[in-house]
Order: sequence, then C-alpha cells, then structure tokens
Amino acid sequence: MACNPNNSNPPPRPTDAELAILRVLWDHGASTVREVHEAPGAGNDVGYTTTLKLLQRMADKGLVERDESRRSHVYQARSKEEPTQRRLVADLLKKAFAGSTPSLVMQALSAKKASKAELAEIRQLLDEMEKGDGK
Amino acid sequence: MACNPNNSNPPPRPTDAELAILRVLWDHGASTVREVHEAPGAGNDVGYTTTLKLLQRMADKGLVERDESRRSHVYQARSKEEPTQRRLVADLLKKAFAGSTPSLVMQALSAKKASKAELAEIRQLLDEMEKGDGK
DNA sequence: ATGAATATACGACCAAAGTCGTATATTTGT
DNA sequence: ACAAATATACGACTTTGGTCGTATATTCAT
Repeated sequence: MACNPNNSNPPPRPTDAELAILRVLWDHGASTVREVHEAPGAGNDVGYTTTLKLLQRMADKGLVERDESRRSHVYQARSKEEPTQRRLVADLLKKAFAGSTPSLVMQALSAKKASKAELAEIRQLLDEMEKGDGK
Repeated sequence: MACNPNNSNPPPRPTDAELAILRVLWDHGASTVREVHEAPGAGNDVGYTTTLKLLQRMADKGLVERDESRRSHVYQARSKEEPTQRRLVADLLKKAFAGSTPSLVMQALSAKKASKAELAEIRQLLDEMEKGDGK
C-alpha cells in the first residue's frame, strides 16, 4: 500500500512547518484547512493549497486525523501537546546532549533568561520529582 | 557565487547526521574524514565517501572549518558544543514550547528520569541563576 | 620505480519537504 | 437555475539531505 493513513505506530517527528500547524490545532482544537490557514503564525504567508497539502501529508503520516464527514474536512492533532513536546525534547537530549538532562536544562536556562516566577516553578517541579522517588 | 565557504553569519541548524559528526569533532578535536568515519556513532555504518561529502557540505555551510594544508584534510567544528546546544534548545523552545522554559524543563525531566545527583546539579544551577540576578 | 593503498573531487540518484497552479466537485446566493 | 465562491484532488517543480560509484591524484612500501 502507498497512501495509508498510518493509524498505529509512534508518529514521526514533526518538521517546523508541521509543528506550526500542530500549534494551531492544539490551541484552537479541531479545525478546517481554512481555519488553520488563516490562523496567525501558521501558513498565513503561503498559499491556501500549501496548507492543504501539508495537512493532507500530515494525515498520511499519522500526525493528524481527518474527519471527512463534512464538505470542509476537519483536522485534529493525533497526539496531544505534552507528549509531543516530550518526544521532541527526548530526541534533542539524545542527539545533542548525549543524554545529560542537567546540560540541557543549563543551556535552556542560559538561552532564555527565566523570570523569578519561572525559576520558582522549576524548583517546585524538582521538589515533586524527588518526593515520589525512592532513589 | 555558488560554492562559498560561508565564513561569517550564524551557522545553520545542524541536521541529525551533522550533529553526530559534530559530536565526534567536539569529543576528539580536529579530525580527518577517516577519523570521523571510523569513530563509533558517526557514519560508521555508511560509506566513506558519504562521510566525506557530509563534511564537505558542512564546510560549505560553515558548520566546520577545513584545513587543506595536508593531504588528508583536517576538519574542525566552527562552533563549540555549548553555544550550539544553546541554539538548538532555544530553537526548540520557540518552535515547540511557545517560549516557556518551565514547560521545557518539565518535559525534559519527565522524558528521562534524572538521577538524584542530576537533580541536585540542576538545583545548584538554579541557585547560581538567582544569585547573580537583580530581578 | 611501480603497484597498492588512500585521498579528494564530482556527479548521480532517491526521498522528503515545501510551494504552487490548475482541474474538478459542491455549495450557496440571488 | 446559474454564476460565483469555496473545497479538495492531483500533479509539477525546487531544494536539501543522505547515500554512493567512479575517476583522478598522491603517497608509500618494496
């Protein structure tokens, strides 16, 4: 088969353009091509058919699900935001940081200065992390 | 011009294969094609000329520098490991996390369980972060 | 000095991403 | 009922990444 909507399997890593579309889908929920195309940030500066084809290929790859029951097909992300982010960051961790989480966190912190509130949030994360952990 | 060794400008984001090669260059220092090709992890499973071409294209793009003074050209990363990591994580932060560092840290932590020692290391990072910071 | 080994150069191929134009089908407003 | 609007389908083109094969130049050992 050639044109199968890859229904099982872990979804592949989304490209930048695909990620921008997923962002819209995550924020606005299931959307038509038009809605995605007109959303600020995603495909707003390219032709309508470009967004269409992107979405179609994403459906083939299993990144999104398509509901064809109405004339304007409705697309929906197949993976929620957090699991996708987790896959992405795990990938970067392995490929660019040799698996060292502290290195990644350090570079994240120095890449974009976090606010005091954000630092506190991270600290709390750490606390919760250690609490439920026998090690 | 078409084949200019992009000497200035910020280097482009390395691909996965390029990152694997950069890893070797960072760990082993300036290396010949052969050395890169035979290093564990990078291009060990592809043909020699594949590694060669990769390196050549990386030189064109400005990711590496080539010293042609000897018969076996010697390649060297143009950007150190940390700045490159910082760019990559900044890119991911923007594209996939809408700029939220805590979200990224959280997903990093839940993607790969950190050891107690690592958690402590991150905590210390946070301390240093807040110390030299008027906010 | 000559053949084997080893380097780079160069061009070819394929797949995937991104972009669009055009064709065709379906609605919808008047 | 028919023209304008709107959707999807489909195919084409371009660029880039990854992979090689082969050609050519250089070095080295015997």
